[in-house]
Amino acid sequence: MNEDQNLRGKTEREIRQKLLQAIFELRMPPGARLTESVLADAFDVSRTVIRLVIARMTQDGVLVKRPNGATCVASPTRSEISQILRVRRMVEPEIAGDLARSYKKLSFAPIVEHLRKEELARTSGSYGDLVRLTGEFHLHLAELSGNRFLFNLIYQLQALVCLGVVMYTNTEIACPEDEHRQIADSIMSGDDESAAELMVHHLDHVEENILSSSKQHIHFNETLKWLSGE
Amino acid sequence: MNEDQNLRGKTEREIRQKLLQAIFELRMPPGARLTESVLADAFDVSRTVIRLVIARMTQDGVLVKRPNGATCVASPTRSEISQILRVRRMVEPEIAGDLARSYKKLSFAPIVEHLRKEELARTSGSYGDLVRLTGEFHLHLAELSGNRFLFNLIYQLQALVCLGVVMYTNTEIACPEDEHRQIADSIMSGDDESAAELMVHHLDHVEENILSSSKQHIHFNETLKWLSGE
DNA sequence: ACATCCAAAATTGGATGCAATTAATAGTAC
DNA sequence: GTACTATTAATTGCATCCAATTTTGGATGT
Repeated sequence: MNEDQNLRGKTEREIRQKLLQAIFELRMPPGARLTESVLADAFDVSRTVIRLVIARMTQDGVLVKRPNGATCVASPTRSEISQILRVRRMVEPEIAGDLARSYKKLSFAPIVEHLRKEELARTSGSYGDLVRLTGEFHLHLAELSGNRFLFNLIYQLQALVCLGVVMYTNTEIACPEDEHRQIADSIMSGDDESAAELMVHHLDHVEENILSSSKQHIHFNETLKWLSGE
Repeated sequence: MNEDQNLRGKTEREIRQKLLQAIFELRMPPGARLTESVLADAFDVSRTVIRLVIARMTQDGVLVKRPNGATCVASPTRSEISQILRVRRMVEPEIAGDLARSYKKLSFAPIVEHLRKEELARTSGSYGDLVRLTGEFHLHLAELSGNRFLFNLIYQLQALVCLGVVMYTNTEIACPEDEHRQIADSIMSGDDESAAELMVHHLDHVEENILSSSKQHIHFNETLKWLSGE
């Protein structure tokens, strides 16, 4: 596979985007070690900008820094995913309820457009896109709330949940049916209680899928040494 | 006072800590422009590490990057502080309630120790310390929850609220009386409903203080000059 | 006196080079 | 054949250097 055409991007933001996409598509799976040099080569920039990318994505939690300085793709445990979803259950049902309460003032065009794309990815079976899109649904809602701190929060947490999904769930089971559409319908019809409740159940389902699944994520040789030695 | 002794620190984490403290003490007030060079000089490191510090604190929201690339200390509007406190009201009452429900399994020694320090700073009138400490109280609670994502969330939001406090409130009014102690008492006695309710009221009071105050923040764009002369 | 435009200084963004730390490998002894 | 060690390769972290952009200051003309 030729990564040159696909990966090269100049600005720091583009590089982060592409790298995240590569991670969701499992071209750089959880636990994989990333060296600054190979990233600098892959994106055709100097190590300096790669260091900034790594610093940012480390703070986002998508990458982790080992005690010796090596950076790896994060491989969150099931327990950590639970912690994340616990936070999301604190805020997202309330977001959904609030949106439903002010549904008259909001423009839902981006949402319905998104649901269309999601459905398309689901039927066409492009898994990497589907994982990314199902995460982006929640981002759209956070954005609609008009609270940029909520958006940032959901952005960070959602990325790690996506990682958990690709690690622990078996392909299509990941994103249950059309729960997103039901939530959107409740919001757009102004039914705040239903919207909040559906959101709780949705997040519960995501957690169930991850916790109940027996799928074991495979770590690479290099990272295995780390885990056993430390 | 000689800032050399005070500011110089080698590791990136130390530098961030010192810079944050300097901001809370208004030596680098909201709106002040920070150039990489003067920071590099002040901390006696190269611009490279300063750039990492800036990148991280920018992501935390404590610093902001203007369209032209200049970095300034964030000067959040009252509206933004409201947004932040809205997020905190979504999670912190629930945290307090959860802690109260499992109060038997928790060790509250750090909390009581913290309350002591807070009281000390309040009576001794060291304002910079007080602002920092009142923020750290909430961090202690988040830490007790054992959920590192909650901790990160509160960490980011709390820093910006501290900025809002120093910008918009008149000194001592900032951190109402002994609300922290009341919250801690409820938690340590296992009264979850009271703990959650007190937390809501506490956050409401903080917001009221900021919104009702008529204090106008003055943007310093050339403060660094007389700061060096001090 | 005021506005405009051009030159010079400053500042950010990026690349390269160097030292220190860490991982890998080969070689040797048992 | 295995374990241990020493040498070598590789990677991170930091500092300096170069280019590109922005800001400042002043000169000029109206």
